[in-house]
Amino acid sequence: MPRCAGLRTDLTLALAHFGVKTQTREELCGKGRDVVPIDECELDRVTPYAAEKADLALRLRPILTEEMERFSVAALCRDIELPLIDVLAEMEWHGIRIDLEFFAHMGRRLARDLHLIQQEIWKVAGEEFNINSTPQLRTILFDKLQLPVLRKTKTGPSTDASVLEELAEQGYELPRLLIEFRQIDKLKGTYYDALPQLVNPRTGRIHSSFRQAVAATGRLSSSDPNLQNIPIRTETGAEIRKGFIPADGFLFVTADYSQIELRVLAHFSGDPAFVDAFRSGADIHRQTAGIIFGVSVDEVTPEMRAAAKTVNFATLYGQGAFALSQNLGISVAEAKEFIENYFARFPDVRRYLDEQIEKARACGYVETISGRRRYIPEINSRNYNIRAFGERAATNAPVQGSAADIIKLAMIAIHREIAGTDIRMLLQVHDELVFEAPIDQAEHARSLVKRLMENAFELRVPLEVVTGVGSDWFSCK
DNA sequence: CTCCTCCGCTTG
DNA sequence: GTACGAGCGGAGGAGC
Repeated sequence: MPRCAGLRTDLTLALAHFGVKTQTREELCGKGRDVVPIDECELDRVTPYAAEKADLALRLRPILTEEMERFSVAALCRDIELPLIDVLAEMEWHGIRIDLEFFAHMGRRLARDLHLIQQEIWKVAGEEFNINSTPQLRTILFDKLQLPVLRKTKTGPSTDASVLEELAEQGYELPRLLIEFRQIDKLKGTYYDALPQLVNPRTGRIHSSFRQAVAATGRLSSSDPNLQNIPIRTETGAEIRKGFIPADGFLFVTADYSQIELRVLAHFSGDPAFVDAFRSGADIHRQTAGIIFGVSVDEVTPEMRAAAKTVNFATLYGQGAFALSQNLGISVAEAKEFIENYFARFPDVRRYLDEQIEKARACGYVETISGRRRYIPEINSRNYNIRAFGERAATNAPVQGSAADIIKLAMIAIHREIAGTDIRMLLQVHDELVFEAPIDQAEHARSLVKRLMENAFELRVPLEVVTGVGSDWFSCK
């Protein structure tokens, strides 16, 4: 299926269309293990700005529109995708600053930790080997040490974190060390080592590429580097956010949509229990727990809330009883009962999801709130697995895609409002925006962004945005 | 040396 | 067989 490529990719293609030769970063600097600093001329050539920007964008529009109309409606192009070109171009142009000293310091610290864990792993294994090599690790774990094989991949026994976790619970020593090694190695290799080398020498900042239509649902994607998957879930991982810092004299301002996908689901389904829960303004997972367990909100235990949260997300993704049972650590039969009970309490949600599957079968596609289409040819496959995938895509895409539409509209509105000020939009992370603003304007920026995001689209339920201000990304809470 | 696939891991 | 959407790095093999 044809795709509208990302901003830089689009520009490169379009410039080629006009006979202008562009060079990618790889072409400019050479490919390979050595990382490639972003050369200033690359930025000059690939990002439209200054005098050339208006002219170039004008000439690009017909080409982009033609591509975009293949999978969406004209109004969507006009109201969202075309205006967003300029927003993304500016985000790419601004980039984001990192604290090189912090990165270097952490890199050294992790290298030391890694060395110690490696020694320990080798000692327990009884020999030296490449821990990063899955084949070598399989030999050690399952041949030499005879640990039980819990799950297989296409090419052999699985050694992923869930398997190692389970082996660790059975009392084996090595899996715990491997989990720790992998976590630290990932942090060092993918983040602490890689990011500093992508700092542009002229701007001193990292300029990611944001693409509009790589994702089938209409979400943005970020690459070179991907700044949408910076660690946050673990304590040691989240620390890296201390290394993302605003320009001198500026503060970061962050703004997150709270449970936007569940709100979209509530809107589409119109399920009264769901809609009322959001309108009451209380904790949605807690409310859900009260409804599915049949207790009052005060009686909801933390365990009940956690289970409800898992089931809420399971619903968004079309998760089945098997996976839910794995997730909650219960039997498949119990998980099945859980799901049935959930839909018995939220019948309109079930009805809405079924309608999407029916629509995909009948029309070949489903739509977001703004009319963006996702075509789902898999829906009529005779192969059960392919068809089931199509059904999950049909139920998930309108929800995920509508959330993407809403934040894109917010970005356009905010971009318009902050034009000519010193407030800069730097990142989008699906339901979050990151800005930097002069210290004395940070509070103003925070309230402005919150207002525009919450009013970007009117749903049956309110949109809620949680904001933060800080002198680094970690502290924006 | 380059490109590709697989595995595993990070995020919303 | 078994949860949606992404991107990246290392290992190892295919092919030039």
